[in-house]
Amino acid sequence: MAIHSTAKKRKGSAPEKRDRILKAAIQVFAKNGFYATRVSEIAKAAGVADGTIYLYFKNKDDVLITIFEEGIEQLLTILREVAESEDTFENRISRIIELQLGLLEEQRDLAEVITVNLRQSSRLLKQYATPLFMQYIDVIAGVVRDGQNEGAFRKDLNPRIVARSLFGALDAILLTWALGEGDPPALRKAAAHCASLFLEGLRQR
Amino acid sequence: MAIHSTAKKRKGSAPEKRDRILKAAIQVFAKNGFYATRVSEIAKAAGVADGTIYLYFKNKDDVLITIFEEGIEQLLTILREVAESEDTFENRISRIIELQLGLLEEQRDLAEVITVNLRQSSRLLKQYATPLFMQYIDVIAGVVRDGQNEGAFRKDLNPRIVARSLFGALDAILLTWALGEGDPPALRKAAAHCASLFLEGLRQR
Amino acid sequence: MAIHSTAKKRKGSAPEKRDRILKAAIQVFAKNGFYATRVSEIAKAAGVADGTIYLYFKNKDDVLITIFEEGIEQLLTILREVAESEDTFENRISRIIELQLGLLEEQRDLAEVITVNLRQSSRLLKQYATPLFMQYIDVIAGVVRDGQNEGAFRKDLNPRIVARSLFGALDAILLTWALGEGDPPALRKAAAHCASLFLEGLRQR
Amino acid sequence: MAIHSTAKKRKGSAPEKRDRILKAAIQVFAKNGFYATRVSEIAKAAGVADGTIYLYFKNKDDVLITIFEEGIEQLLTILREVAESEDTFENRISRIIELQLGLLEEQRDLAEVITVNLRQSSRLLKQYATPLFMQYIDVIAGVVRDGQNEGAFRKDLNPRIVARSLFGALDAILLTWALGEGDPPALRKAAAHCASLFLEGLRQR
DNA sequence: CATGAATGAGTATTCATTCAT
DNA sequence: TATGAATGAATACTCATTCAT
Repeated sequence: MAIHSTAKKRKGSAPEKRDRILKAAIQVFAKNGFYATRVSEIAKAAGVADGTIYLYFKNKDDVLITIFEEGIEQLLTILREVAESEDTFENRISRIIELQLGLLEEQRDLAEVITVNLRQSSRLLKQYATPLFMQYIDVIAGVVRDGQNEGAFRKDLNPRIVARSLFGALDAILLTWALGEGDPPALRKAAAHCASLFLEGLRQR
Repeated sequence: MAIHSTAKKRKGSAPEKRDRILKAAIQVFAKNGFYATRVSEIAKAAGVADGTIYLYFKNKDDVLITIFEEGIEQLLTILREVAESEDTFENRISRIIELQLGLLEEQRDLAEVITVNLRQSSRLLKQYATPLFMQYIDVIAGVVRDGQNEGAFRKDLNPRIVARSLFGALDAILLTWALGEGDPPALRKAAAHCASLFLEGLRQR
Repeated sequence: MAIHSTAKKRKGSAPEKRDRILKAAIQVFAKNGFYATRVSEIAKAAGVADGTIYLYFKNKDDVLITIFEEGIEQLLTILREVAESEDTFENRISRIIELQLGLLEEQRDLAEVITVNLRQSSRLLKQYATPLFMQYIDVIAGVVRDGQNEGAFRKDLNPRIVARSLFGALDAILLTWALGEGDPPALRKAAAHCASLFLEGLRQR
Repeated sequence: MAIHSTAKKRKGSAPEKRDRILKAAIQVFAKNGFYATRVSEIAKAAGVADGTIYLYFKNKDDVLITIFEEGIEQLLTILREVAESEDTFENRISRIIELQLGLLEEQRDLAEVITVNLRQSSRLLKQYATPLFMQYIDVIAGVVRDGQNEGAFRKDLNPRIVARSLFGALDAILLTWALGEGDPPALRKAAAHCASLFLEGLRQR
């Protein structure tokens, strides 16, 4: 029925294959870790031949780097929207927390890959991950700083230290959650407690 | 007293060699990560032959596991002393923060190995390390719980979520510090801000 | 005659494409050697798709074999003309030398492919190429033999050994020339010295 | 009975293993060519594990390079002795011919590897082989030059062109011999004819 | 206890070849 | 005919582990 169905199929197949590989890689990396994952496992999970992966990625490292970049990019985009919204600063922080945990709740494997592999020691990976990580911290720090300037938050705390602390706290919560049974309600509750803890800690009195 | 000092030396040499291997392993694991570290590198750094490592450890995994066990044990011992001291709860938390950052400042490599490698290691290793990690969290959570029971901290926060958050925050601060220039005063300032943030967030009003 | 020039073009395009592939292959084989040459490189140099090569040749080996066959055939044709000319035997030898070096000077890459790849190729290929090589030697040997029979050359030398020696000498001269700066006058001078050496060595006294 | 037999065995085993690998490599390279030879084949032929090869050589290329270097070194040493002997110049040339062919007659595979692979296109190999090849040519050219200066050889031929021609002639003879059935008497006869051809060609009249 | 030479299982990556379009 | 995306077999090399000394 569709007139250009074949053309569509053709044009769509390449990116579609790239995506299948990335999705498969996220799953397998999350399950076995980067080093323990064989390229052939990714290929099998993606339903492509081993060699096909090398049509879309330079090598195994490149697959991981791409997951980082596109995953954090995705997080950053939403994060920026929240950070620049018209909401109160308290609500923005709460939404950042929920967002980060919530988004990842839907993408548990991506969370695992990003948090687990963020600290891989391969210098190459650190090179790629660190700047993106810093951008992430900076957006949160921006909300804190704005809140301080607007009188919502106490002014005696360094915004970037607060941001790092918040990020670390969420990271640890996610990690524990990922390592454990990981039921969504537990995560939601943890998010609420964490938000309350930080907001009380930040409040201007 | 012992006339034959050589005999004494001999008796002492075995554990001493084991220690040298562990110390060397901590260094190279911290620098290059577990997977990128060659057993021969550990041997070289320890000044022993490759094979010697297998006289003291079952295999490469076992070296990492031992570092975890003994490293966290060491941290736990000091942590418990603080946790069970007679100080105010606020001070105990502050001291825990300073302690953790302070101790790790002296043992940066151990910190790096424990936090970095816990995440990048294989499933098997992770399962092994997680309980030890949980013990650590539990000690901190104990202080929070006691503080709640004694009326020093607000009661509406789950102590383990607080503990995880605190641990994660400190971890992130350390990581950034380690990735950056890492001067001790900056770390000390970060510790103070972090302590203030959490204590205000925890305070019973 | 043909009204539809496009049809003509079409008919002519296939051989033309085959030639482009062969020419491209000669270039890249000469530059990088048979094994280090990728089929895709040949395709790119020829301006065709990878798969197109397989419409004209059975496989990569077949491309090399074809180059041998047609290249040596080409050399043989000219060589036979000289060998069977009415000139004196000395002049025929001289012309063979000039011809070989001269022809190759214009077709350096073909020379490189024939001499270099004959040696580095697999047993199978070698077996295939050797008889063609032998035909070449035989034509030269024929001139020597005829010269001996006619009393121009000494009779105590095996014509095929002389032919092989001459071929080898020219080959070595070309190789050195190709490895060095490779200016034509130097090659011409070398040809003259080589001719004089062999003709004096062959002369009937 | 030998007092130091074990020590001897220990010390002797490493070079002995290296030699076994080189000998095996010469055989397999000669039979299948460099590119078609698998490292595992060399290992199997040498009676060692695959990995052992990498204890003595950097990689597969390095094995070939070593064969070149040590093989030509061996030839050069003997060649220089002949070149600097007190014999007549004619005899020195004859002995050079016999020597080169004769030595290789005993080391057919080495001959095959050196002549077959001398022209491998790998730039790396060319780098290594060319200078050694030039040294070889230079020693022969030296004999020719001395012969010219002493009045034994005609002075109108460039010694290096003569040397290259002689080397090429011998190379071609060896190649044909190696490709064919290769019986020693045939080679000996070829050597005699070749010597006669070149000496007549060189003679001062 | 200590050594380090030897082992050989294990894997990322390449590239000739195919075939759906 | 022509294409070039996809395939997957094939292989050099690494490195944890062993064991004869």
